[in-house]
Amino acid sequence: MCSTANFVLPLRRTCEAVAAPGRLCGGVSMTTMLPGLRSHGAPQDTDMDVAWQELMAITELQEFEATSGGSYETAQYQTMEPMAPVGEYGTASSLPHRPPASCELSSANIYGGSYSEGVSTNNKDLMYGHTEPQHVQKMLHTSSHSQPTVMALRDYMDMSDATQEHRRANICLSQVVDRNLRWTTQGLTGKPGHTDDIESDSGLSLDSNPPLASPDNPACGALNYQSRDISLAYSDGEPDSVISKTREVHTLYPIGCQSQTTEYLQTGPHLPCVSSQPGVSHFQGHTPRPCSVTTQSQTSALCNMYSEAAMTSRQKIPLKQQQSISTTASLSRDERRALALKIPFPMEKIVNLPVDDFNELLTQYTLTDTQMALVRDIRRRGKNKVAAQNCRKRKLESIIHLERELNQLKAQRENLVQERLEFQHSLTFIKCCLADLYAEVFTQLRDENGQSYSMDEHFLQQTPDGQFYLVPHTMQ
DNA sequence: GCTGATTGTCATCCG
DNA sequence: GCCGGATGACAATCA
Repeated sequence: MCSTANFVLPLRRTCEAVAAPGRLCGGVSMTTMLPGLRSHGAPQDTDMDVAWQELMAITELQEFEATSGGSYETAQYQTMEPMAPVGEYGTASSLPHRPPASCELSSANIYGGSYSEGVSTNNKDLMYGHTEPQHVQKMLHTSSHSQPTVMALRDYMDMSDATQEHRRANICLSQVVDRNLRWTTQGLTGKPGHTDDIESDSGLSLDSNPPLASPDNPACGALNYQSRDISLAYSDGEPDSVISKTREVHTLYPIGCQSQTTEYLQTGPHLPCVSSQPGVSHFQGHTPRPCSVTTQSQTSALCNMYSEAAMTSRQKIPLKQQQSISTTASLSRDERRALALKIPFPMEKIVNLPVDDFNELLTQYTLTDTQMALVRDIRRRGKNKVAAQNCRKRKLESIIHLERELNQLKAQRENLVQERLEFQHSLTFIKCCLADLYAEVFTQLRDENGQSYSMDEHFLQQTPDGQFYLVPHTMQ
């Protein structure tokens, strides 16, 4: 098409015809096939250079326009073209009065985000009527009111985001710490104020056949409990009277005996708690199995260990809470079962030992089927309890992490939206400048008769080799 | 009494 | 096939 244009319209001219030789941007020359073409814009050579630079970039900008989806800018640009008829710019004498005001700004200004400060609204008004200045004013309004400056706004966003995120991170961190602390504390002392699940009716082991212990279950009789105490220790379906009785029993636990009970569950082989207290004489008369015989000194040591641990943990708890714990803290269901069945090793080992060590431990004692089933249930439940805690901890951390990521993405999105807005403003302004330059180019071009070319009849087209041609619209 | 949070437990899947 | 970890679901408990 360009060749056709050249043929139809021999308007090839070099850049000298429009501007100083060799001063076109990027070395791209403007050519016409019209020998008589002459330039009337010698004093504006610099401006023309800039103009051609802008023209050279217009194709890239149009690509931006095509991809930015900004129909708004497109409409602006399209409506601008008829606003610059040849009649307005056709005389060279008009040039001094109408310097491309928008193009008086350097590109640094254009892209610096502060271009609007250099725009002469009145000048624009004269040039383009009311539409463009309104747009420019609108841009100014937007950027001066809702966003003091883009950079300031971005700084503010960054700072506020950082502050909020920092605050949120602190909150999340404190939550995690608090929760972990609670886990740890509960791991030590059990849930504060949480009465033991004596009333729980879901404690039957799947593998506990026959039922572990019950006043009605003579299978446990071999363990030589007092049936009343067994009923206290086993809570499955027990009536309220029994529950209250159980609580009373726990309340009546002396420290020494309680410690011994817990010690039995946590640190060492069980020794029946010999006490004159009612309800704690579970193992009175019980003949210890040979494998679980413990000396009196060992018992004393175990009790002392528990007492120290209890004192250590209780020193950190307010007195009122200590009283609550002292009245409500009791053994877990499995602990009570282990106590009732006289499992000869602590729950800690049942749960935490590796499978090999655990099996080795089992071989060291002669356990009944019921005891074995309970031990395995305790191990399974204990491990699952820890797993559930870990699972919940991970889930919580995952939620916190996702929240943090979400906040970051929101901030990033805000930044991108702001940058896009900024870019659109810049693009609109550049298009205004280019429209000015485009029109000005036409004012500079003259045919052999000294007549200017009409923008209504011609348009500039650039070939891949950088040559510009005046092409009649009829050739489009 | 209702509700949300917490915790333990079970069932199930998977390595 | 067993074991243990992970996890959803459910129930109990508490504030």
